Amino acid sequence: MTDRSIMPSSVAALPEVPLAATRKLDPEATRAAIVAAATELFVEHGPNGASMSDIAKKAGVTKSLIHHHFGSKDELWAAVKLAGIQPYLDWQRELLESRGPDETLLTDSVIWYFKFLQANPAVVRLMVWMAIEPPAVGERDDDLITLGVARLEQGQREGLIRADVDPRSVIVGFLSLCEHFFQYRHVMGCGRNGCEDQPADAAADAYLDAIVKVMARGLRPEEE
Amino acid sequence: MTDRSIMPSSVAALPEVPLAATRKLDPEATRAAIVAAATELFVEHGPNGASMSDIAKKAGVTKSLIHHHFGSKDELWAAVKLAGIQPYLDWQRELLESRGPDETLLTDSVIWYFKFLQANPAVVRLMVWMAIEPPAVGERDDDLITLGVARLEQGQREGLIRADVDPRSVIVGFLSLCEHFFQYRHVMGCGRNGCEDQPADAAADAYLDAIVKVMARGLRPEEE
DNA sequence: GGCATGATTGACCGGTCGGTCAATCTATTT
DNA sequence: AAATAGATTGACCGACCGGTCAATCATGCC
Repeated sequence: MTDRSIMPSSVAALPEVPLAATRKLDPEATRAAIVAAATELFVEHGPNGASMSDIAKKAGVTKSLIHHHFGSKDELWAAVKLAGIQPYLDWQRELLESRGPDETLLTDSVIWYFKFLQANPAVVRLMVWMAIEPPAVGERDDDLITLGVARLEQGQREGLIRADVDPRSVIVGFLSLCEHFFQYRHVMGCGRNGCEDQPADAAADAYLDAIVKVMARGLRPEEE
Repeated sequence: MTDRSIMPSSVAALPEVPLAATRKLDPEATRAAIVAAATELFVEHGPNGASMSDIAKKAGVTKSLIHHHFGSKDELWAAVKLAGIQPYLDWQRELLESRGPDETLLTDSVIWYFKFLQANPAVVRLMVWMAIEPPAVGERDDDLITLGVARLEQGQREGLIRADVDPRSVIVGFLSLCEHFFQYRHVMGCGRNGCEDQPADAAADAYLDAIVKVMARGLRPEEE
């Protein structure tokens, strides 16, 4: 830190390492490092609990530099939200592009979404912070919702899905079942059997199995 | 403020209103007022976002008085959690006491819990803060969970509920469906139909109807 | 009427918050 | 080589944070 100002410039110029390629100031990398550090601390403590000083320290830069690149804490928080949700958008796009509308789409979506949240706990916490922190102005205009509703209605028209339930409610319920599990998995006890006997993922497997089974049979049209 | 120290005691003694009954210092009422103000601000901004000064101002007392009664901010937050969850515990106790184990218990529980959360939005936000704010240490050893699991197992033994699903997962899913809806109702868009056409409760009604229908049929034993 | 006890107040404290600013360093352009 | 623009730094600021303290007030007890 103080080395550069104290040491004469000759010393600072000494290292003649090949400063090509990666050896530069590279503001892009700096921005990325800041966003990475901010993401970690925002996800952990929320936008109110994380401090600019801690973020700067974790990113290895000065607080002023963060303001130089992002302006204010709110704008940094906005950038973190944008970058943090990216994995979710990527996953959603991949799902919607790779799958045609067939009858196993709903079940597969549940399984995929569940496993995606399981693999991305940071996304889960980010969604919670985004939902509760401000008055939560912005809506979540989710392609997954609108498109899921459309395909569910199509299934109802074809007689594959029972017609006496609101499609949008089914989609919201499906998302709730997946998201809520990981948001509250540490606070929901493990029941009478204690917590130690099952290897932490067994409960998740059993849960996924149960909701898939119940949803599949619960959405089947009445057979008579 | 300074009136009391400047004015002679005779002036202060002037009001001879009947100071019996409610005309006293009443530290109990003060504590209650502090808890009420703190609950409101904690629910709104979370334990990190709410400040002691704001709480004191809203309660109409001094910051020092809060420390006199509760010690620290953490202890006040603990008191708020305790008092804020009370409606939930009351509701739970009422449900468990008033109902015997019959076949409509599960469906009725869903409906009751859903409507309880709908009527107590503060409880919903409190649960979110409690789950995310600290490292979220404490578990939620919920009588509702353990007892629900027990009765679900009983239903499975009697052949009323399909036996190939984990009872605990069903209970957790039922709670998730209710809680998540109100935690994210403002962030989940209203879909292609826009938000204005339905009177804000219609979506909740449709949702409750859908999850009850799907759960009821999805938990029925296989008929052949 | 004194007297102890607790409720209540306002002034104050060290620390941290988000944010600003002038200066220095780096890198590109001319 | 000079100049220009941007990246980066450390020192600094006022505001607010949670918390403390001595003093005053109200109240019940002897």
